Amino acid sequence: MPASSTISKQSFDVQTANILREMIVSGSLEAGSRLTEAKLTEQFHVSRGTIRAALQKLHNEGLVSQVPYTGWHVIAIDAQDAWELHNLRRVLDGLAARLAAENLKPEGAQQLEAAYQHLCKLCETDDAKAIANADFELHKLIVSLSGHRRLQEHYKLTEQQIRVFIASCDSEFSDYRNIGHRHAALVQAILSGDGDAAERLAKEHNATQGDALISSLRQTELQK
Amino acid sequence: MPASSTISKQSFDVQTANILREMIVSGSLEAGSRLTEAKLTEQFHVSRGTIRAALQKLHNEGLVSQVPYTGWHVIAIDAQDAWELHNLRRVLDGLAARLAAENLKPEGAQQLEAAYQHLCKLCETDDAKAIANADFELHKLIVSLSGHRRLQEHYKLTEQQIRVFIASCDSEFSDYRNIGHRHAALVQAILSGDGDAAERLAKEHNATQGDALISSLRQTELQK
DNA sequence: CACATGACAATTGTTAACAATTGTACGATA
DNA sequence: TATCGTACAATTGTTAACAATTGTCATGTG
Repeated sequence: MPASSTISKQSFDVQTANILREMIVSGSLEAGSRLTEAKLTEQFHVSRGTIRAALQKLHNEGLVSQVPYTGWHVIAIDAQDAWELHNLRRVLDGLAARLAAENLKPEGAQQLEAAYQHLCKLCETDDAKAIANADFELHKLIVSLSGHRRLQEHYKLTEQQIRVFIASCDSEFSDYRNIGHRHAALVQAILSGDGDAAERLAKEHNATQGDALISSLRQTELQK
Repeated sequence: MPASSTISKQSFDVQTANILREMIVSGSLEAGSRLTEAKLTEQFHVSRGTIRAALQKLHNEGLVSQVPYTGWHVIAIDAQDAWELHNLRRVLDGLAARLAAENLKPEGAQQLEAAYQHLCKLCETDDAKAIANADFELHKLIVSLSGHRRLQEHYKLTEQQIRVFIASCDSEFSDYRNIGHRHAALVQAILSGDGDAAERLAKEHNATQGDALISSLRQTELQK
């Protein structure tokens, strides 16, 4: 199932990993659920070796855990994990914003403007899912504009786990009408090439929202 | 070849990956050199499947690259890579220092003090390698004191590639006598629990040294 | 000589069978 | 009854053989 824009055929283990990854981050494979190689072999019609390679990949990405001679499990995010992901994303976002501002090119500015306008337009609707997606895409674009390949990799790993968390919590955004506007200052800083401001704004950006979510998580965990 | 402190036996693929990883980051396996599964099979006396699993692991860690149906190569770090690693380490170090300062416990303070003293003592000798190692260890300790498992993972990946870079460049530290003192303010900030200062100092810490190294790299690359 | 063609060697991609380990259920025993 | 041991089922760990792909080199052709 190669991307339509490319001719190159990907090996089965990569294809399988891609499908499994999407199932995990979208929540259609529940967090904490068990995966056995035999079942996956039937499901995907490839051999155990190939399935194993795919699971190894996802294991290295932090999406599944492995217990020797017993099985594989989709990760489950607890309060500590959420805290870690939140803090990690903050600094990665900050670096991305700084570099994007410092290395901005005309084409990048156009893309950024377009993504921002798109998000703002969606915020006038009630489609929470679409808004969340556009939010993710805007941040991914900033990371991409940083011109930092490894940052993109690290960011991807972090975002994947955050998506697992969101899917497992089914947490709703409280005020999706304002999401667009809350990005205004950050986008402006990048467009004006102010790296310092961009980094600071990116780090502040989701701080309050994230902190509140995590502390509420801690509460619910204590009740168990 | 499990760690001496633990009873659990690790599977062959993990053991093989550990050995190969050490060979790569130590430079005994040259950057850019080719690895074939057949050769490694002979060398380690395990099957190709196991070797493959190990190589996959290292591939996901960014230490080897893979070209379909042709082979595996140890990564080679160029100026762009060095720039990326330098920037990435800066923010990871910054976050680690902040969290370490904010969550410092008495035991952690002791360890930190000890590691710092150790580094300072070594700086009075001429053993550049030992000094560099103690430097690495001090930073790793700070990351560990952050209590952030994922940060530890991301930092490890970054540090590994930096070690490959250092091994391939064989770059000497210019003034290893001052390395100890350059850590003084950072260590002090963490010990006093000042997260803001700790983050700022950590980010400034290696900035000048890193920037100079990278720009000199860019020069040498242009000459080719 | 430049260039297409085809065979072949080298290498990775994939599979199925076998080995090792773990957890569990069941029965023996104090 | 509680506990220990043991056989067994389920599952992953490991291996070797086979399939597919790539690069190369010799050969023929305009």
